[in-house]
Amino acid sequence: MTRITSRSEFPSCADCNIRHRAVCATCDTDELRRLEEIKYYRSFDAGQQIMFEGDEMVFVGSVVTGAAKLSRTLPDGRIQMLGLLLPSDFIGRPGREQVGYDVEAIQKVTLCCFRRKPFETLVEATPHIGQRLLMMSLDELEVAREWMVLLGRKTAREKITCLLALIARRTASLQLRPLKDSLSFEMPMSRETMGEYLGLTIETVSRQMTALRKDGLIKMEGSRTITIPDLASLMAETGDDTSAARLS
Amino acid sequence: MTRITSRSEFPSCADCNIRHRAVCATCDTDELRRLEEIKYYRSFDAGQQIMFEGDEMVFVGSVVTGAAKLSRTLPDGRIQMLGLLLPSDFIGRPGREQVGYDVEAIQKVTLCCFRRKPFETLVEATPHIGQRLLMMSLDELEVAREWMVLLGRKTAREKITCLLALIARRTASLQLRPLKDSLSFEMPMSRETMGEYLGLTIETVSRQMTALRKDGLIKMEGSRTITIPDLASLMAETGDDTSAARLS
DNA sequence: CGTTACGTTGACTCCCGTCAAGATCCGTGG
DNA sequence: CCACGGATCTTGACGGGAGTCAACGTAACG
Repeated sequence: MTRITSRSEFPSCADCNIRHRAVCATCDTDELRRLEEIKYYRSFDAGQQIMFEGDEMVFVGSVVTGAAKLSRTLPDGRIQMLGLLLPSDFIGRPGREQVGYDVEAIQKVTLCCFRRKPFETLVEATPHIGQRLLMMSLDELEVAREWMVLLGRKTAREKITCLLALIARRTASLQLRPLKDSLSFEMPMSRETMGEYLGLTIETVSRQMTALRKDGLIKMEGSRTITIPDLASLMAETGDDTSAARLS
Repeated sequence: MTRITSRSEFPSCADCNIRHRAVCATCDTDELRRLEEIKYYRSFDAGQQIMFEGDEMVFVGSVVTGAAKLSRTLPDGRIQMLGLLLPSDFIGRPGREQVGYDVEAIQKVTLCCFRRKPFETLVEATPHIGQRLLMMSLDELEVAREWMVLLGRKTAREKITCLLALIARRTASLQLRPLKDSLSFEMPMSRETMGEYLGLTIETVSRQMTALRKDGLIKMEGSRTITIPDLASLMAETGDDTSAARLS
């Protein structure tokens, strides 16, 4: 269940694991103090809805731990995922009354929340936050456009390998491990969620995973634990330019 | 050809047709003066490339008149359009050395340009520009995500009707005409560009246009002049929720 | 006119979606 | 401990929507 947690369970901003990447990254001591005054933490279990499209946007905030997804549902039920939110990512749009899409936890997630109104006031008063928000929005825009290429032009196999490479790289970077040779990771989402992300059906996702396994590009233990023996070979199937330039 | 035009051919910022919508919309007189000092105009003919992916980003700027497109090309030549730039839209990302995608004029276009470095300095010094840029980026992000739904989940027919409805509404709003009954407009792009935008081949675009014509949802004179006898009927084919809420 | 770019149409193919049946995993309770 | 049920995942058979390849129309322009 949702719970509003006392501040003391969590580290102070100075010790926060997302301190150097989140919306507060470029805040000075004073700005951080003012943010700290209005922040509060909330947790959501996997599968719990965090915000509903069309609802009033009561709070905004950062993902501290866990993972969530943004998605939109068409009237006939088709679902398209629009974003994957991992630690340090920001939820909500200051300056907008209503939520633009559904937000749902796909793993147990902890958020560092700010009520929207006080946060908006703070953004206007402290340029550092606005500037950081601008940079993060521009990053999100680049991610969204990269994803548009995938959705509009890539084959099912390319889509799957892109997603696997994305998760693999992100996991490796979180663990500060080298991007080479065999790397293993836990897929943070179900086959269905993968399909929602990639614009595919669950059956196609499953078939492509099987095909990649048979081709030796991935190994699986259970359905979530993936091993990539050779990342370069996998990335050769993404349809992207894999020359060193575009590694994030 | 590209030409760098003397300032005098163009209106001063105070008289500019995009004054109230572009990145300068919320600038005060002093800020506007500083922008005016570093601005210059450039024009590009239809089909001319404005920026190339990977090139150094020499300038940023606003579309004053005409239309341009953002796109990315995969190594094997597949093209996905990522954005349609119309008057008041901003080109370029401050804080980034290189251009992230190709920018090409699809009609004769006039830009109000700023060299990137001085503009970045100005953004840091004048909060109004940064704030405006943030709002515009968030708008772009919403458009991109809306487009992700289209690319990932919609059928060819839905894609086409979405695009037609988009252009129709935008044209009507520019002309300040009511959004009802029969409305006519000029398609600002070729069938090929439509396909690049929608993640379709040119043949599929053409076939769907023919189908819509045979179904009486659109009329055509030549291939670019479109008449929509009843916008509501067309929008019923977009797959979207057409309850009054989501009209922009 | 001829040339060239752009658009339309047809025949055919194939990738991915749909429908359906199993398989696997896992928590619960008898 | 095993049976049961539900959720998740896999696999198969089949069909359709959109891509591919190719030919033909049409418009613009010298």
